[in-house]
Amino acid sequence: MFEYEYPRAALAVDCVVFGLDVSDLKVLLIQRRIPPFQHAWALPGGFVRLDETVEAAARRELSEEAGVTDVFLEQLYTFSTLDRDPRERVVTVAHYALAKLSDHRIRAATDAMGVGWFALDDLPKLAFDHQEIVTTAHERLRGKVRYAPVGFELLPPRFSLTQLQRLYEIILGTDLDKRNFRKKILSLDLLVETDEHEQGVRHRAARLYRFDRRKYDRLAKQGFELSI
Amino acid sequence: MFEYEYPRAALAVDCVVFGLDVSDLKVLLIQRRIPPFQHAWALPGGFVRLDETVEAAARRELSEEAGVTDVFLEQLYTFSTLDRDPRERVVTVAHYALAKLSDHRIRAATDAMGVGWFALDDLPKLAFDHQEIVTTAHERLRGKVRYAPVGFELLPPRFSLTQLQRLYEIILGTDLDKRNFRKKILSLDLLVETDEHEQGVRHRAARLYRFDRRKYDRLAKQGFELSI
DNA sequence: CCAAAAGTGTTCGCGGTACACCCATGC
DNA sequence: GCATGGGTGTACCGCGAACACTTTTGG
Repeated sequence: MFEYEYPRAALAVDCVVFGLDVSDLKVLLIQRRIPPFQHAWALPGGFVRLDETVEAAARRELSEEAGVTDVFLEQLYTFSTLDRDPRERVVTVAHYALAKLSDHRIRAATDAMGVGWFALDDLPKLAFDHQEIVTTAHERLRGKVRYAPVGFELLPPRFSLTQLQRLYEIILGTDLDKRNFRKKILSLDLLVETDEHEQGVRHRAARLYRFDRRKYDRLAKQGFELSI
Repeated sequence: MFEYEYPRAALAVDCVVFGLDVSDLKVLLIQRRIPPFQHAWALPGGFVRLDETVEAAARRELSEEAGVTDVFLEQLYTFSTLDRDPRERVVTVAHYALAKLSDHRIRAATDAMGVGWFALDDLPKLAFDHQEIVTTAHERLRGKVRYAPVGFELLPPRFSLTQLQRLYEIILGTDLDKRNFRKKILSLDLLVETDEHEQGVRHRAARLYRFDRRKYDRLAKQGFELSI
């Protein structure tokens, strides 16, 4: 047992993991095996240990509960309403993560019982205040994608311009003009043309590009600001 | 004493309160009366109680330690490195606040021993990781001021266009063209001309404006996005 | 009358937007 | 040869950027 002079809230983390599917955004959920909210779907998460930062706790829980590792992950917001956990006072530092659904390691790991990808706008009823956390994460993603190169975290390392455009359309919820999109994206000069093309499509195969992260980092250090 | 099955970190809040002075941004600091870092300057803050949210704790500490109430306040980031407090594991949910230095209540309250306003880029050595928190808050403020109407929280309710321009110049760290600035700001149609003018200046007195928050809220609800 | 800051318009160039057709490929 | 999506150019307009002088006021 551990004793303290004043009462303490328990400190937890939760993760909203986004994945990009053909035509919509998906969120990774875990089915709870124990009360409260037994059998309900919930965000992966758990309690923070004394020897780890909250980010480390978030990564550990993602790995333990869903087998998800090596993803882009950022702190989102700390939720602290008094009754968000029926057992006792729990404050949670929510994070959001972006996973490449094209990555077979991710696919395989999340192929387990009690782990699933759900369409963002058709989620089951979630445990705790997790629906609110998901909504907050979605707003953050929408805001962030326009001025930071986070979208690439959802795509395979090599992607077509149409895939990239669809990503923006899905996240922003608007249609974009193909010619204008390509002109703008290419004028940033941050995509590198590869000599690969799409495979296994039954129409003309699109050229694949990759994001030049080094170049972006260099420009960002010089005060360059992305805007899409 | 309070007992738990697993060890728990202490949960605290800290506040970076910004104020706008004639030619620079100021930060509100408190001189610590007890160890650790006794006599050092630090951000106002303290431990979260079990019956309050972190935002409520931040407002309570601001009020108790500095007499500051009724300010714009938002959550900033949760800092959780293992050794940020030499006593034991403390996780802090940092907030930032914007105070009107023109408000005499604020001036009077912060006129106490051990409370002071310091120029943001000439701070004393701060306790804990508070310098890092201040830096993070400044970055957030710089980002936020360009797409949200938070600057008005630093100005008196009625202000001249020159004051507003100086605010943006100070926060963004750039010079702005007077004619372009006025054209752009007025074209947003969110400022209301009052029939008051500056008082006690020994040159032509500038007209005062006020920010039309209702109109902004209405537009924002319809998807309007501010950008400066 | 002098110092200090308020207030005011125009030109130019770039970037955003609107818009439609031909081409390559697999079946 | 046909269905499917890949890939491409131009014209227009609005907004941001650059730029300097006159007016008002208090002392």
